[in-house]
Amino acid sequence: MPPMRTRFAPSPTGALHVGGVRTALFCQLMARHSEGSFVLRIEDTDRKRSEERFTEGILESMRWLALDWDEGPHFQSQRTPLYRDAIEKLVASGAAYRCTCTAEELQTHREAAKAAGTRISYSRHCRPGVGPGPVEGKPASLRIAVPLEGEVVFYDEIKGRIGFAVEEIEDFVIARSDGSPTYQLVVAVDDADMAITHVVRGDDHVNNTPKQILIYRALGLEPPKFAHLPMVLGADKGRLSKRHGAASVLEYRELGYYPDALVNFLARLGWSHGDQELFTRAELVEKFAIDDVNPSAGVFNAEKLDWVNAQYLRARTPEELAGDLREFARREENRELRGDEAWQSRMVETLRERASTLKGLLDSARYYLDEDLIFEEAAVKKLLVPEAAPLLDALIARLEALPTWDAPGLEETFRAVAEERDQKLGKLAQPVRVAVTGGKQSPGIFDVLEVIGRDWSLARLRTGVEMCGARSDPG
RNA sequence: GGUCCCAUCGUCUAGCGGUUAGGACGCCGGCCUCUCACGUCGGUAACGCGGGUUCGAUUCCCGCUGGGACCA
Repeated sequence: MPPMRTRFAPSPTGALHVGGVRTALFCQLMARHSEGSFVLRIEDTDRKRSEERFTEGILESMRWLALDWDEGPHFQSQRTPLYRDAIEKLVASGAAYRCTCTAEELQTHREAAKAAGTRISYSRHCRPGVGPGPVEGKPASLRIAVPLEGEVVFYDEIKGRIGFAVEEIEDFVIARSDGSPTYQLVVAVDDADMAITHVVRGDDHVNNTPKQILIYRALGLEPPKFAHLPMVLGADKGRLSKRHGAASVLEYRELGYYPDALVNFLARLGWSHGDQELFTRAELVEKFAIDDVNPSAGVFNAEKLDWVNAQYLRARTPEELAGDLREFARREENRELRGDEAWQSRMVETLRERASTLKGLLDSARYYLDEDLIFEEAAVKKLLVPEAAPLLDALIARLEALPTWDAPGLEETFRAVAEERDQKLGKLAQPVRVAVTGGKQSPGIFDVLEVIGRDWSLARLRTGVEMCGARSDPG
């Protein structure tokens, strides 16, 4: 068996979205699994809608996700001679014929066909031996002479047998009257030229497949195998759009998702391997098989993506995670984190269990990184009450005398103060938490205090005491 | 409207004629506990409908219904 060759062929008319990423991923996995090649081709034939910035965005997205390609990117806009040759060949062999029907004439034919109940919308007016033929001297488009009877059948790697009665396929255009090739022609010629063995693409191309097979045949070539991936749907089972989250996968980078996590999540959307949920890249390559892909469309479940990302995030060591966070803060928020790497690692260690993305992690680190606190009103109202003041005062006195500032020592002090005052630990810990973090939830308070450090901690506790008093005296 | 595709918990899925229909996310509850989270234990929840085929259908076949894609 010759080595497998797959391709991903996006058109640069927009950003790469999650559906496209999944297609690219499956193409890459198939190729890698069989030690074949993964080709990247940019379908920029639509000059009006194609923009270079989209091409750059697509390449950037693929690099970010490590969807590395082995060949390309090839640009269709640079391959016109190839298409011209193919067109000439098709005309010479009689597989394609000139059509001089005008738009108005075509419209008339369509209406007539509709009235007659015929399914084909083009009358084959210009087809030799069928209609009156083309008008000489007029600009002509080129159409494929589709066989008049039979069926075009292919065996989809995911969906199985798919057949189209030839009556359903009109004599489609392969070159416009200005000589420019159409999508169907270009795709088939490129796939053939690049020796693609497996065309893996979205479901929305199923209807194009018989036409492309016809072109292959007309060119005397053996068609490749096809695999049509089901669509990725939004939460409302409609087409994925901005309302469902990101239009561009790069937005997931901005939100602090790991590329491997997004890839893992997308791999599991439509594909599975037993009960396994988490896969390394190597496992994906090893275990991926196109016939394990589910034929039905799948809904993009953002909550599950969060969970997957959280798994990846927690698998990082504190040191690695601190590095990830530094890089993220620099890239997305253009800022440097406070403190040295050891301190940052310690900080991140306290936060990692409750974050699912780097952005979430960074946002939750405010009370470590910024000197000014943002207080949650409800928390202040509930916990920084007059009764808490004496407890806090007692704690502050003890803490000031503490020789070393670390979590075990802090815990000992807290317990001692609570016991002295005959209070549960929570009665002390909760007001402290609000005073030093501004809110009711945080990592363990001793760790928080240790990371915040003596100076900021004591200052915040003193402010906290004042806040208790201020509330007791509304005047 | 035509053609094509699809159909198991809310979601992602396992299942490939005989299962108490399994796992994961989410959700709910217990435990842990200074709060939240993590962890852990438990719970909730599905074979769209109707015909066949078969001793037996979630599973195979045919309709229907419902989604979706493409073309018009």
